[in-house]
Amino acid sequence: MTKTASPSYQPLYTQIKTLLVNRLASNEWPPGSALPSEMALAAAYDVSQGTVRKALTAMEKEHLVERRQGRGTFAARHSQQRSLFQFFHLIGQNDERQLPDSRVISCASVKATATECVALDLEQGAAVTRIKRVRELDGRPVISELLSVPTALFPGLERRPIEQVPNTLYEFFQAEYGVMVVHASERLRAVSASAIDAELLHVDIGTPLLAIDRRALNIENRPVEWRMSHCHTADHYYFNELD
Amino acid sequence: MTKTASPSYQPLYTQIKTLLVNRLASNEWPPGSALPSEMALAAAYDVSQGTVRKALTAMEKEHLVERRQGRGTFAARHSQQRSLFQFFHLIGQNDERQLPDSRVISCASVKATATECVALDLEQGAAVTRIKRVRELDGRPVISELLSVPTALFPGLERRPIEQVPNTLYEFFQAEYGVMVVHASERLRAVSASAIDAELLHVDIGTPLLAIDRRALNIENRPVEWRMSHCHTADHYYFNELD
DNA sequence: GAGTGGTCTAGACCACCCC
DNA sequence: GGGTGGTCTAGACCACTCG
Repeated sequence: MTKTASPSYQPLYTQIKTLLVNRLASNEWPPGSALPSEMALAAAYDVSQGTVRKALTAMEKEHLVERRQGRGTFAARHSQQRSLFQFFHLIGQNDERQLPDSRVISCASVKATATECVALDLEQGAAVTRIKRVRELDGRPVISELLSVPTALFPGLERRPIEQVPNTLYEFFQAEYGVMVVHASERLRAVSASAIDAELLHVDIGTPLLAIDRRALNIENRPVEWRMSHCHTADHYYFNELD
Repeated sequence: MTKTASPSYQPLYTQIKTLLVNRLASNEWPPGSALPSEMALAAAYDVSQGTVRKALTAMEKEHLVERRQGRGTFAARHSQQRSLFQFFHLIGQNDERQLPDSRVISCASVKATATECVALDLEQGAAVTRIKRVRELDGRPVISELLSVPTALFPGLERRPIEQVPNTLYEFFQAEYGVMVVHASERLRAVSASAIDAELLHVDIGTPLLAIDRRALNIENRPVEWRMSHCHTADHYYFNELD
């Protein structure tokens, strides 16, 4: 590891971080497995332990690795906890976080619409697998959800019986297809319930619903999922911290 | 600065951070003024520069101070930029961030409702100053907003001509009243436009609107503002990053 | 050139986990 | 007891700002 000259200067620890992220992206350390210790990495890259530490600390903040004192550093893995805290922002009136149950209505591979091609960065005419489901909290339907993923990334998903498509999808994507969602951005709007929404959510047509348009990205910042959720916010709200 | 024994152990840098936050909260360093250099603080607390640095870095992430290489460390200040990026999440279809203009409709001190007392942590019967305004983007009304602050914290605010109540309120609160908003949490729902919303936003009664319920806190984590914004999301959306 | 924060290093010790 | 990450220190050098 040599230091770069001053033009386009990048600190050593960001260079180390880039190298480690690339190795993670190449699946050298599968989710849940241990990375080499700080000392070993420092020796391998011929930098000090502190420099490796700074790279790993930055990666931990991005949920790429998990570090535990006395145990080691591990490639991040999806879990219910993570789904709940990082990716699920709908909270009940009692201020308690709770993962919804899911009932899948359909799952099929179809030709992507223009909108899906843009959202998922696909060639025109590519195939997407589309899942429609309803999610329930406290036994009541609260979210009507339509999501699309590139069929090429999830081969055979469309042939699974819908009872076998599980609730926490990102865990499933990682475990079954090696696709790791690490980041997402959402756009929220208020819309009127359509006839379909109304039936699924047991509300009147025209009821205001919170529409969440989410694009999920993998470690290489490539879109791997696009979903639209319509949420009934009579008894729940979307929570966001500004800091 | 002595190290604490093992029960209820707190790292040195968090202890230093707490001390510095307390000094900031006491207004020892007014917004925009320079803190002592890292070396000076390290000498004063009898710790190493690295420990002070870790405390200051943590404070920077919380927007309590700003650090600039070659200049120094400065107590954080509100600005349009900060309002735009930290506190304003409504984005236009063109994906451009833009601060709305404001038109204040009313500003008066009244007895707090029960809801306001809870939101602002006030005694029953306390006074709040209530501001009603409409915010415009691209010349079109998009947000109908009702906000409340404890009158005790903002004396005389209710007697200002409404033309003198500026657009970016958090800058104003800091500059004129020494009240610094550092953090906020929001709850979002979809609601129907009331007759009042409909008139202010030039939409039909019943149009779905995005309702944002925000509590803003100061450095001591005490609530200093509560606001409810009703947003017309036909041409704009609320943006959120999940990471 | 003097002073500031930012990076990098090397070494010590602490807290934690597991054998 | 041995290994891991977490904290703390001390000193060197780099990048930036300003007089």
